[in-house]
Order: sequence, then C-alpha cells, then structure tokens
Amino acid sequence: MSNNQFKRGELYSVINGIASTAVARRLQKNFRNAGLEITIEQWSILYHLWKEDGLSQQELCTRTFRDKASITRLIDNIERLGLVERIASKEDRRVNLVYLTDASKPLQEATYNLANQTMNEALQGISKEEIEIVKSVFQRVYENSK
Amino acid sequence: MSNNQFKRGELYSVINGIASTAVARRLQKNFRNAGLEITIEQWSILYHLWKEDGLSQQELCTRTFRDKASITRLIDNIERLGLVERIASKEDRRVNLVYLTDASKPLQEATYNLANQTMNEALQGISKEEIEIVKSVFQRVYENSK
DNA sequence: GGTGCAAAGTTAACGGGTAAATATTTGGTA
DNA sequence: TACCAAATATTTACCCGTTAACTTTGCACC
Repeated sequence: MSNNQFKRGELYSVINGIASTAVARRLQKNFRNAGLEITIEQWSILYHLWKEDGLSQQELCTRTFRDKASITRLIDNIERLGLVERIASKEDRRVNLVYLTDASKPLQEATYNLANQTMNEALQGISKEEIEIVKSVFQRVYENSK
Repeated sequence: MSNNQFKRGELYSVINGIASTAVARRLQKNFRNAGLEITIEQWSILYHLWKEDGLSQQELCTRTFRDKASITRLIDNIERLGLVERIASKEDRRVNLVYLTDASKPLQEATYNLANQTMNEALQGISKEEIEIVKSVFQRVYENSK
C-alpha cells in the first residue's frame, strides 16, 4: 500500500471515531430520555455481568478493552449507585469479584431494548454484507494497531 | 430490518469504537515516542488550522465534531503551550479567531508523517474497495445517529 | 524460609466530553 | 428606542481514559 493511496483528511473521521461517538451519544440520550441514569460505560460493565455474573475486575478489563484504573473508577461509581458490589475472592485475596445486586435487575430489559432500537436506527439502510465487511475491516485495523 | 438480524454483542465493538480507539492510542504513542508533547485532540485542532488559519471557535466545533465547551478547553491548553493564540474578531466581538503561532510550524511536517505512517500501518492488508465501503457505511451511520 | 518478580487493584494527576447555567454581543422588530 | 431571541464563548460539575507510582498478595526458585 503506497503512502499516498489514502488521504488523511478522508480518514480523519475514522481516526476520531465520529460515527461510533454519534451512536454512543444517541444511546446515552435514549437512556436519559427513558429515565435511566447510567452512562454508556457503566452500562457496558453491566452488560458483561448480565452475560456472566461475578467476574473479576481484571476479567472486565479484558472483556471491555479497558484499563485497570478505568475499571476501578467505573466499579466505584456503579457500586455507589447500588447496582453492583465487590466481593473478595476466597481463592485469591488479590482479586475482587463483581456481583450484580437486585437493584440492577430492572435495568436489563429496558437497556437491552434501547440498545437494540438504537443500533437498528443507526444501521438503517445498511446491508448485512456491508456490516460483515465493516466488522472484518475493524478486526484487522484493531489487530494492526493494538 | 428485523430486530434480531444483528446481535448486540457482535456490534459492541462498533458502539464503543474499539478500532478507532486503538488507532488513536497508537498515534498518541507515536507522537510521544517522537518527542511531540501534544495530544491527538490538540493535534486535530492544529490539523484544521494548518488547512485554514484564523478559524473561529464555532467553526472549529463544526469541523472537528466537538462541543463548544470542549473547544474552549482545548484552545486553552493549546494556547498555554504557545502553539496558537486567540484574537478577537473586529467584525463581531462575540467571536474569537484562533491563529497559529510560529512555534506550531515545526510540528506540522512531523505530525503529518506520523499520522500517515500510523494510518498506513492500521490499514495494512485492507483493500481500497473495503475502505470505500467502510467510509460509506460510517457516513450513513453518522447521518442515522446524529 | 527468604528473595524477587508478577499480578490485581488503588490512587493521583492530567486531559478531554457533555450538560446546564451564565454573560456578552448581535440583529431584528414592535 | 426598547425589547427579545439567537449566536458565541465561558464556567462549573460530573464522568471517563491514560499514565505512573504504589500496596498487597501469590508464586517460583534458590
């Protein structure tokens, strides 16, 4: 691939993730309009815990592509909201396991629906084949850049 | 488009912009390794000023897809680095025009080269046709979500 | 058993994004 | 002229991402 094949300006929006930012902002707005007072980042933690409860913070780092320090603060905030709690692992005392509380349960259905609806709106008019190409390209870009 | 055509989990990385985050992080690292002490966000402002100097803050909002408050703080920081300066518009006293200083000049060539190199590495093994599809999809996602 | 290293998590400092409230200026209009 | 609405920019408060330094714990190895 030559140095000049792609113009910087054209790819600028890709670098800055304009499209994904727009989707995230929209989803955040939909949460707020529905009276759900959580951020997208907090929701992404809950999302993984709904799939598998009791993950360690380190495991949440891996699954959400986040830093240890980010996870610490995210869990701090979600715990303050009463949606999760840290429980020290009995096997390894370095490890905190993060468990959902009962208060988190009502959020699951509502946020899933809003996320689905938001993604469907975002992907209006885009074919399944195009989605597959985007996913494939993203995977390679991620591998090339990580 | 049915509600179940796309699985949330598969699109999760798109929502969170994992790929674009990885590219941005890599570019930031390349800047730092080259001794360039500016952030990607600061660079994005300089990038637009190198194309056209003396833009208003509002115009920078539009071109960088950013909030007014973000621009205010970004310009604060870049101004503190001595790379730009605010000059009040004579036509409209509400407006600040942002001008590059001489100190910003040496950055232009170096950052352009690093940005080009970073993008080329990120896009290794990706065809021109795929790029076009991604850009087209992103444009529609952005329009659908903004 | 002590030493040293790696892993998990916390903290602080800095930069940036967003929302809401505020001030200033402009321009139109009654 | 007086008033009002819109545009530009700032400020504050809160949240998140990254880095670097640090603590605690586990483990391997001599």
